[in-house]
Amino acid sequence: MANKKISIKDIAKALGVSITTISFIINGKAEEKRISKEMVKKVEDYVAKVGYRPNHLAQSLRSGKSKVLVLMVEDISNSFFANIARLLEEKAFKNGYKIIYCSTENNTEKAKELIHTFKSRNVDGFIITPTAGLKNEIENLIKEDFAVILFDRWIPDLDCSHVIVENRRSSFEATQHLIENGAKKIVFITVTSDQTQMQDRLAGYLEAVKMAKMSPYVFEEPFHTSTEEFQGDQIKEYLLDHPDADALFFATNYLAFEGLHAIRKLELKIPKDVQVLAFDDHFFFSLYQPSISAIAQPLELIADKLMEGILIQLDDCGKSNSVEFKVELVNQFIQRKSTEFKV
Amino acid sequence: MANKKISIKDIAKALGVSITTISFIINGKAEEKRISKEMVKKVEDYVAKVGYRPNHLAQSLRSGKSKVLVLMVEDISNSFFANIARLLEEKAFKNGYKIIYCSTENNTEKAKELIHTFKSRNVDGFIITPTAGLKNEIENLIKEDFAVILFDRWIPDLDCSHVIVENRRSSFEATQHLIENGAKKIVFITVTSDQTQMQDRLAGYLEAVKMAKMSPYVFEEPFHTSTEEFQGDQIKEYLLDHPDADALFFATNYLAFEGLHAIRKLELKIPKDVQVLAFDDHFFFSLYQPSISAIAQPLELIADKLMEGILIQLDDCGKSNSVEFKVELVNQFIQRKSTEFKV
DNA sequence: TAATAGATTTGTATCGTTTCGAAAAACAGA
DNA sequence: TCTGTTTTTCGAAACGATACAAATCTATTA
Repeated sequence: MANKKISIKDIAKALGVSITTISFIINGKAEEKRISKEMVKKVEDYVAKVGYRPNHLAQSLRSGKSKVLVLMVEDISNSFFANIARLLEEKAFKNGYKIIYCSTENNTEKAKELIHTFKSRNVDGFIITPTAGLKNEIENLIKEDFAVILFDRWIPDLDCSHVIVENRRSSFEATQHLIENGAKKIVFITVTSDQTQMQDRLAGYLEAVKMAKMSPYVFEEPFHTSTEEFQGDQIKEYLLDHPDADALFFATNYLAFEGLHAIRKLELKIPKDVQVLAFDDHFFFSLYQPSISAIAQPLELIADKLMEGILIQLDDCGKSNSVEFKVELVNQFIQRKSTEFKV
Repeated sequence: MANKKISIKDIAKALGVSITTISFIINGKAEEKRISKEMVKKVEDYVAKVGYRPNHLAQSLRSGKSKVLVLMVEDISNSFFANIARLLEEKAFKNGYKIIYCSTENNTEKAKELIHTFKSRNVDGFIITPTAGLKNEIENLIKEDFAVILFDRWIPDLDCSHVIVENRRSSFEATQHLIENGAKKIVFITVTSDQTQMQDRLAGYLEAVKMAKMSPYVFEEPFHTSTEEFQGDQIKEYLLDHPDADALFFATNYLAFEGLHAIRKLELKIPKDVQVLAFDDHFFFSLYQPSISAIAQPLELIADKLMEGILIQLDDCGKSNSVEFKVELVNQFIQRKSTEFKV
């Protein structure tokens, strides 16, 4: 039953024409190659009739280009990444690219393995949220002329295109906002990580606190991603040890979710007992009661810039090394009830 | 700089050995083909030294198999799908498959286009949340011996493997739960859609209401997905028209988010004024105050079964038609504060 | 020593395209 | 009719791998 897929060769045979001619016509080179009108019509009609579709695999093998990009994120089920993924996919599609995605789970070994796998599938480019351990692999990718662009974080000492946001600045300003609202003891809650975005967010906080001559309080959870259970027990313990903390600044939204659990268990009132603020907005924050202030990253813009940056490399094939595409985007601070001014 | 990728041919030349021999060794057929120990060692050493990796594209072209599966979901940024995606990707990876994903946005035309695109890339299988309009395309896929499995919903009159959940039953039981709690006027809130899962959820509700000799109240919003703004104004209007509604049953979680917005604007108390219940659990529901009861789909199991079902087809290549893999999984009802018994 | 069996290794077609260089056909002008 | 252009079409070699059939080599035996 399965009507075998027809190839260009079948068409050639059926029409008694050479393969080359068919190929030219299909690829719109009829003009250029001066193929006669009748021939073009004959072939086009037949192609339409049998519904021929070229085999992309073979094309890729021949051309060395696959029109496939890989999106390697930390965790595709995290809403930030899932949203970026959706936006990217849409934009990629418009430019004739497909996207393969995968989650690294911040596991350098897994990420390396993935990179190798995709290299051998001749993907054209990589969009990556890297871990520090990936430096060599990424350097190699660049050397081998793959298009590469990093986002969310980047790798120090590695000259590579990237799209990030103003983590430090936003964090600094948000902290100041808490201070202006009268916070005396602000705790910055983060996870153990050498990722640049986390470092920068911390740095912004520290800077603001120092400038206000306050003491910094940083609580660092062991590294984990958003997929695990949100019980917030560690944060709860920390808060019990620091009952005078009057503001919590979460380095990322999933930490905030844990924190809200903790706050609820301790029956603290927001913002009366503690102000709450988080990096990475989430629809959840506008619905929670009270609503939670957050620093929103410009998702659409991030996706736009990523696509722009990688297309530059893909288009001028080969000379990618010469291109510097390093973008740092502005975030938006969204004030909600959780950081309302205390009288 | 870009050290050209080396091919099997380069190795053969460098070692003065035939291509075939190299291929045998690389593919672990050395034993079977009685290649001498020394030869094997020589080749393996060289392969390791130069870090040769076979070109999957070429392999696929030759074998007709690409070890790539496509996951076509309604919207990858929806947490339900994003979670399934992550789980699937992981399982696929373990079985040597990669996953390409894409969002159909419930747009039949876009979906058709995607299917064609992927066909010509020789993907091995499709995992799809279909729209009704996709019937022909899917029939063709099956005829052409692609592995195909549907999930979340299925297509009536189409004999195709699928993994779904007991929508009707869970909906029925959840409605009964509301009734037992004393609800007198339960509104079922859904979106316009001919998708089977939505129909079944509605059917379960209607059945329970009828059995209790109550009147059904169904509010149907125009179709939309979770990515849009959650303002819930339409639901708010409906509730204003039906001030005596004392329980809301949302057909899916993003509708519940809209509903919660509406409820907040109307300053209704949950569960005192209205009980709230939703299909599709979300971490949000356990954190919201009060926490929201929900019907949780078994994500991990769904992903497991999908993988199992598609592997069956992939493994016995060709005879896929003969296999019947239709699974209906049990959901878990999670009772929380939003449907606590009223005295 | 030649024949034979078994152990190793190799040549070549193939998957479906693209593309280069060349061939064939058509048309002029002489 | 012949030569020279211009049009049009084609053959064959890649791309990188696999798999069939066949060739080569090494012992062993008659």
